[in-house]
Amino acid sequence: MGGMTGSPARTGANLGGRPAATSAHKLAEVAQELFLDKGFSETSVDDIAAAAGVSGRTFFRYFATKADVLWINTPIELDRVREGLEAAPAGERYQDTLCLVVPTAYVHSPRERVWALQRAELVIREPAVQAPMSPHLADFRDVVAAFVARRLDCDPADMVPVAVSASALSATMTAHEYWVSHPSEDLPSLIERMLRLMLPRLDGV
Amino acid sequence: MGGMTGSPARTGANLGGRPAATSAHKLAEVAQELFLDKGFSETSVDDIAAAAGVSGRTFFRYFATKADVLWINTPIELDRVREGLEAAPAGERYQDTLCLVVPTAYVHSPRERVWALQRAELVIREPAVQAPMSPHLADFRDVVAAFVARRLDCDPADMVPVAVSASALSATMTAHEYWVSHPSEDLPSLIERMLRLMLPRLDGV
DNA sequence: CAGGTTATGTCAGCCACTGACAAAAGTAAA
DNA sequence: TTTACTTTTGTCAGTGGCTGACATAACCTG
Repeated sequence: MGGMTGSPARTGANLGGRPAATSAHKLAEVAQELFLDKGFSETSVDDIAAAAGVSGRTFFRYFATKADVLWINTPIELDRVREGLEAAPAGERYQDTLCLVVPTAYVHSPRERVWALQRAELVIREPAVQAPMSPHLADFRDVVAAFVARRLDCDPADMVPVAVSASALSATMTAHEYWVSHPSEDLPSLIERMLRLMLPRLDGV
Repeated sequence: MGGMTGSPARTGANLGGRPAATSAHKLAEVAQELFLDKGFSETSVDDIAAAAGVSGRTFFRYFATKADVLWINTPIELDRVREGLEAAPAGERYQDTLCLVVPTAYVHSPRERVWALQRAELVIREPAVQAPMSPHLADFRDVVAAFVARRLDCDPADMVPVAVSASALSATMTAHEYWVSHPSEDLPSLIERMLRLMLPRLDGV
């Protein structure tokens, strides 16, 4: 499962208690600015917290690690992928469905693009960014594996769904990496091309 | 491009200087024992250094990070893969070559098996282990991409070699992950099956 | 024995991250 | 308004990974 993203969780109705001085999104926004300005490793957690007007300890009540601030939106994006896969016509070839649905999660507005590009570079370069990413990658694979297992009427833990979901993930990440060295290209179409190349053809299996 | 693995590098002939009190392999061996005994995160770098009879600072003269001690042998194994790919008959289908050569890098003697299994679990669970792994993964992909580019007479940075090398890596890692939850299976054959499933068929591309 | 070389130990320090606890700032009931 | 309860925040001390600076130990050559 993903991070913790918002530990001080106001559970439903407001029944007293000190109001939160910040929020996960506020911290993520501030961090994003600092990262774009000074760089990831040059920005300390205390810098982020200070810029958000809270103490350093509070940051870790909202995010488990410094890098988790990069993935605050991914659960929502993944939900869109999941819904897209569930809504796809059952007759469609599974590869076509994936090639159609997965890239839609990575369409960015021009202003988002700058941030997405820097984040992709960080994923490649910074070990501290790669480490806490794996739960999100696992979530992605789980969604794809569940979709494939449904189509093939088998267990998601079988080799085929596992292989397909790993391929889909690898294609997506490889497309991102390719995008970093070719920033003028369109990321969603890069992802689609990588998926077409890398998704297993299940005819003879 | 891997780690540093042996910073105090005696460059050729011995022309004086204090003799090394330890070695990268000695540290790796001691660390391996401690990891198997107490666990990775429960073992501090100072523990390893103390068990090897050196100071904690010295450890970091041999390894850039605590986890790098796990990958001390991978450059050699990768060399074997590279040589195997170079020696393969040119007429063979590229997928057959990869399915034949890659798994050979992961045949373990019974005693190595225990260690390899624990290391595979660490790769899945411990973020601190995943982080410094990426240079090694990049090396692996470079070797495969170079091989494919040679076969297809194109640039290793083109989409096809990039996609194939990413698939080969993903298949290898997925096989390891599958192995962890099915330890009785044979790792090399798992890798081969995953490669057969995941390697792109380049007929129509 | 002197001079050059290489590795090591010590020390101070940064930063990510954590547990414990007290204090702040709200709300609801008395 | 006072009291009690709730939730978040700040402070503080501490661990552990990791680094730079510097002195010193140990070896070789002359």
